[in-house]
Amino acid sequence: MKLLETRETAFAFFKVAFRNDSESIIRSCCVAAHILAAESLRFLAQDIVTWVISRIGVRRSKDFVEIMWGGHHQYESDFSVLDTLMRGFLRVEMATEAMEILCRMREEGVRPSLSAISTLFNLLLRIGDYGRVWKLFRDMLGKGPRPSNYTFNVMVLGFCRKGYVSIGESLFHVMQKYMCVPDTYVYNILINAYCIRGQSSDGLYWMHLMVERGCKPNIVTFNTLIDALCKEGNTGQARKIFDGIQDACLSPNVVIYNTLINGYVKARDIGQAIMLYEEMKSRGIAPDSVTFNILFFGHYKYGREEDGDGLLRDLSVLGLLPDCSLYDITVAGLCWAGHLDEALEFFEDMLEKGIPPSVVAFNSIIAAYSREGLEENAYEVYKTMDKFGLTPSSSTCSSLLFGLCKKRRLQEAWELLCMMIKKGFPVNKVAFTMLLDGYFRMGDLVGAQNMWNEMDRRKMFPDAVAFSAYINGLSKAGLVEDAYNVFLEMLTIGFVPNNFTYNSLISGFCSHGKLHEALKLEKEMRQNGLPPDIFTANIIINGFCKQGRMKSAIDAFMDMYRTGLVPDITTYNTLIGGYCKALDMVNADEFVSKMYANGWYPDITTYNIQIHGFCNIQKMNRAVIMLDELITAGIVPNTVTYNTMMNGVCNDILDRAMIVAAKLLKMAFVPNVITTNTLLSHFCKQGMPEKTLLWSQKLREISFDFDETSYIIMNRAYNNIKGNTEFAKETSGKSLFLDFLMYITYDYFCRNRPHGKTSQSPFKLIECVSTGS
DNA sequence: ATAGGGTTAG
Repeated sequence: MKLLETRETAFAFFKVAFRNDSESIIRSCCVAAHILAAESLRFLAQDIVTWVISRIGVRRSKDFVEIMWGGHHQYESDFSVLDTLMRGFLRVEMATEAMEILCRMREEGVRPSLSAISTLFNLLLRIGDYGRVWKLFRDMLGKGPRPSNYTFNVMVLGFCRKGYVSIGESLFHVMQKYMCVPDTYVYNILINAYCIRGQSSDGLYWMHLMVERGCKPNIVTFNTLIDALCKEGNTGQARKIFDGIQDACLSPNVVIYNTLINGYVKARDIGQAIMLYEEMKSRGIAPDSVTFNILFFGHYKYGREEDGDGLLRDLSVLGLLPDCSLYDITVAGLCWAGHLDEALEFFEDMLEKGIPPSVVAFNSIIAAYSREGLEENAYEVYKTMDKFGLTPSSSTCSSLLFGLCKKRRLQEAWELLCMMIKKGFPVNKVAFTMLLDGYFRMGDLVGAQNMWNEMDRRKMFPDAVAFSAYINGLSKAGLVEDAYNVFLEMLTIGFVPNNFTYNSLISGFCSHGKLHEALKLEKEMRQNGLPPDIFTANIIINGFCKQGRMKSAIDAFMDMYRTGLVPDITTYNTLIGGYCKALDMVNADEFVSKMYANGWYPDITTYNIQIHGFCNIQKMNRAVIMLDELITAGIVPNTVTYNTMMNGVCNDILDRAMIVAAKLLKMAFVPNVITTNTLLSHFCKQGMPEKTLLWSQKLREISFDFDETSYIIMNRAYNNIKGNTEFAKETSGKSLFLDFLMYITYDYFCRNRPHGKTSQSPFKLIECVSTGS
């Protein structure tokens, strides 16, 4: 009865707090907290204290502390209320204030609780305030309370998360001096720390150590190691560990199966993946949505046509997701298998029959459109979700994000990401890495750097993929030195760089003429037991070709056979391009024959390279022959073909130019910013800079998307006009011809303009959908 | 403390 009364009183105070001015809020809450704490309702007291702290500024928090402290004496409440106060500050990440309370408690002889101190450690480690971490640790050893097993675990985890495994390991040794026996949890933390930086051998060593010391590994331990081995491409060893699970008297669960199935999928061994999947079912372990995603991803990317239908039927029958129908799974399956058309047909059929679709079906279609680079279609589908009363889910947004990044619509992608965060959707490294890469592709270094900083600010520590994306971006932007420094930083943290990382750096050095550095890195790669792959070889060959060092390029090409690499279409195209650049069309031709001899057929890129070569040596007739040849071979010319030919045509004599241009317009006319740049610069080159500016103006009027090169050309035209007044020439046939080409191009852009900038940004749509429902 | 999506060559 008394409990009830005081509780009522506490809530009465709390209610007053909501209505009155801020001064009494603080006082009322203080009283409420003390009463609740005294009545052993500490969790309620905690909520109230946290509520106050999150609403008052840093300055006023001092007043609150004083009031709480005074109340502590007045109500003679349990000391735990001060603990509560400390936790309140920790919850809102005010480490300084929490630390002050701790000191004051010590001064007044109040014993702080171990769990509150552990929470403080957690926060200090997360914000990287190591100075205070060590001070606090020393205080504990000197003044108590003595650190417990849990305290050490929190510290080991904190340091490992930050990438300081060696400190985690030292703490592991220290804890044993303080009579703490390491448990499975702390071993798993260390094993995981080694594994996420690619050091699975150390992880294995630690597992053996734990067994020797009488600590039993659990299913998580096994999974961590299996995953790490798979990620290193060692599925054989992963399978052995998997088979050892029974010996440890454990039984595999769905997570472990998913991990190993994923390993096989990534190793492109779909057969093994499906076998394991069958084994899992026969053991009575139900596959879940993750299994479904892994298998369909694998099939979509590496699988064979004939496996798809069986898998699809199988998964449909299982009815994997409880909240989605067989129809939804069919749509999702068709999408994953790359049969978007069939999926859409099936979907429309469903709607006609009045079967209500779920978010799953929508998500699959949106994801499929985004993968195809048809983000406009993705939006269309997305918008119709609203009509069915469906709210976009976290994966709907991720798919849209993927499409936007591919389409270089970074501003909208960023807004969407912010909206996702605001809505409380889970946003992880993957999304941030996509945007980081997207900004780099746009050439927006500031945007990319912001992304990198933002990741840091959100305590999302970059993994190997994020590091590689960052290093690649910096390399591409020509900041090779910076990229190299990031690479060193990555090494310091303890990450083992992979092929992606090395190849990005090597590419950076190659494209800036630093072949020596590139080759040094390749050697280093080999020494670290990382065999250079086809990408590495192609990058280096390209580096030599760029410098015109064809002899060295061929040496590198021959080296491939020695290291067991098989040249691919890119290798041949690179070398053919190298000869073309060196104006050596004879050797280029010879290499095409070599390519045929090795069983490769030229693709559109091969033809474009050769056409470029012939245009360069002013042999337009040969270029035209190549164009005819590719058509005969059943290859479709693309914008690169068009632009290359057009550039050649503009340099050619007028009669032939007109004939070729007519032919081009009929077959491959899809202009882009390169087309306009080509034409604008030809006006300039042929003494008509005023036409460059005139057409630029017309293009600007239709909000044409110029690039950096466009502005360089316009600037040159402007300077030509300023420096040279004798530009006025009579209207020549060539001038009319260029005008004609430009008009056709301009007209194309007028007709294919994006519908008046009205395409709604996805984040606005999300707002509509979520407020509407 | 454990599984899916994100990064490389012409």
